[in-house]
Amino acid sequence: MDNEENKDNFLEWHCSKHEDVSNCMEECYVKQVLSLFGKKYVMPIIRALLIHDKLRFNEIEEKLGGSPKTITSRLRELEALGLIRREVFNEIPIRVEYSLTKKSKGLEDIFERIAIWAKNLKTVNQNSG
Amino acid sequence: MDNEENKDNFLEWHCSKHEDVSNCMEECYVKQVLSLFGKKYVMPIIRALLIHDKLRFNEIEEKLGGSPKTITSRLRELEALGLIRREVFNEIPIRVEYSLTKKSKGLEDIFERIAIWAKNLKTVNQNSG
DNA sequence: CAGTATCCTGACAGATACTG
DNA sequence: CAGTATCTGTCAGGATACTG
Repeated sequence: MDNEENKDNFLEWHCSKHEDVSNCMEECYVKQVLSLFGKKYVMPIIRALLIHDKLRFNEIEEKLGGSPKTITSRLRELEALGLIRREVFNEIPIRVEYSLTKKSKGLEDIFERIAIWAKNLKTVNQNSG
Repeated sequence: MDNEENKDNFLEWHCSKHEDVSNCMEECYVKQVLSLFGKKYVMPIIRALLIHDKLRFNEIEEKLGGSPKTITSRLRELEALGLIRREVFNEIPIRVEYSLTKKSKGLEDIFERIAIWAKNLKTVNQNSG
């Protein structure tokens, strides 16, 4: 009934306009964002940059332990979304520094909420399991 | 300095206790949750169940268009986290109904925030790109 | 130093056939 | 109907060597 309509309203977060989910999966921002954040190294990169403000490629690679290809890939994806900034210094040897942009600020709040929710989830599961 | 310490406090969402991120990646709830939500069909399943309250395996499969193996896998993962309930009715032919549990309620808020954030992100990128 | 190029492996998802 | 079993293809990611 209009119960269904109400639900569609708060379903802003996932392609509220179409019931056709296959279509939905291609373009949903939320899914794209979650997909990226679920990828290996993305959250650790963000976290490391929150802690250290600026990090060089080398430092990130060492902290996270991944192969350069994967780290580069993640950094490019985050840069493409405008979440991190890449600064190149023409020195010898070359220096590149990564840092978070203003856009990433909203993430702290989101991640914190997820953390709280996830912790409750774990706790409840342990108690009732 | 203690600037660093302050940061560690609000970094609750990602293994605030260890600087060793490689270790972190194994056990971080937040990453696990994001990882799951980024997987194919997970968000569409949650969305479909938010809209329809109860759905049978068949219905989910048809709406999402995936192979039974993948859908089953996702449903099991969500069930293991306690996010969805699986009810079996011993009829012939057998009937199984899936629905969201109370635990998944917190997700609406989280997803909505992500949606808002993601939309702003897109908008800003379009304007400045 | 900050990556790129290359090769390789394993996990994931699709398609299909089959079962209680 | 609600899955499981199997086989296959794709692709993310690891390891390594190399370059501006």
